[in-house]
Amino acid sequence: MPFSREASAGYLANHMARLFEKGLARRLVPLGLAPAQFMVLLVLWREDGLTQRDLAERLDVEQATMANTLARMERDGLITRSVDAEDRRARRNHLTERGRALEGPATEAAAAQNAAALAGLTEAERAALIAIAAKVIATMRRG
Amino acid sequence: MPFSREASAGYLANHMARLFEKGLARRLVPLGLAPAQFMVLLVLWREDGLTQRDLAERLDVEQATMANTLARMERDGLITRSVDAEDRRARRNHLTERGRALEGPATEAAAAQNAAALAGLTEAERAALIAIAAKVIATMRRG
DNA sequence: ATCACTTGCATAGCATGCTATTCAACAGGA
DNA sequence: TCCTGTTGAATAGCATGCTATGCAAGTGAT
Repeated sequence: MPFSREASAGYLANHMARLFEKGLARRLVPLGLAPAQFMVLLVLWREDGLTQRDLAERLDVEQATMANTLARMERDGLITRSVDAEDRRARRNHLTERGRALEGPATEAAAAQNAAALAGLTEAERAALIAIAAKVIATMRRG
Repeated sequence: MPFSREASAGYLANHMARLFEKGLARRLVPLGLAPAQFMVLLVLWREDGLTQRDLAERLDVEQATMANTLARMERDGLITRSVDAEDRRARRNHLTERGRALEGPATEAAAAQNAAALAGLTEAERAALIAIAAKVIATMRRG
């Protein structure tokens, strides 16, 4: 049996993710924001002042990846970083005014992208997609 | 209503795709192969001698992305590239012996990764995931 | 106190992906 | 033929992501 891209969950996940990211990137450009930066903001809007390690854990990316993303966010004026008083190895990441102000428009952009992507699905299909994807993610994180 | 990563199809797609790619990369390392190279091989095993433009279209990536991937594949001895006799702008991409020989083991690696990822799902859930993902992809490609 | 281990970050090097630009080769019409 | 517009590739520059290292700052046991 030939291996078929079209029926491979891994290939479809990759393709779907690329299209999502491209669409989100386009919607975030006017805000001066990139997709990975938006993910970090999603966390900081709820819990400001987290460390790099905290952020990497919550978004399940490697520490080195987060280090680079945070450096770009600092460069772009979205966050400031200050050495922790208790543990001088750690740096606390805080939202700037600009970073805080983007919550409304950036969230709308992301919601619009999700809506556009899921436009052809029924409510049941949307729920199924989310539930099944969450299961697959859980399986792979354990394995 | 707060925007929730956990219930965002875009976020889940990204997370799922990263985990798939990481797992596949690990399984392909012993073969000296990277995930994007495997995708190109999947196409060439069926249709050898395609141009860069052909490959980019079939995998839905930009021409520049494909140019870089093909350069790495040539460097790694997976393909050779020759100028097309009819159209001297175009270059035909041909599998090497090594590229051809990897079909079996690489396909097995990818199948194993898919199986591991979907291990927690029922047959119906697997079918649903693939069908719904394909629909979402179709929607985004049009939009 | 000292030494070994752990932990938080930074950096190097690489693969993928994108947009934008450039160049050479082709194709079609004036 | 010549000029224009299109098309196939290459390249530059950047964002994300990964692994592997290295360093400084904690921690704990002796």
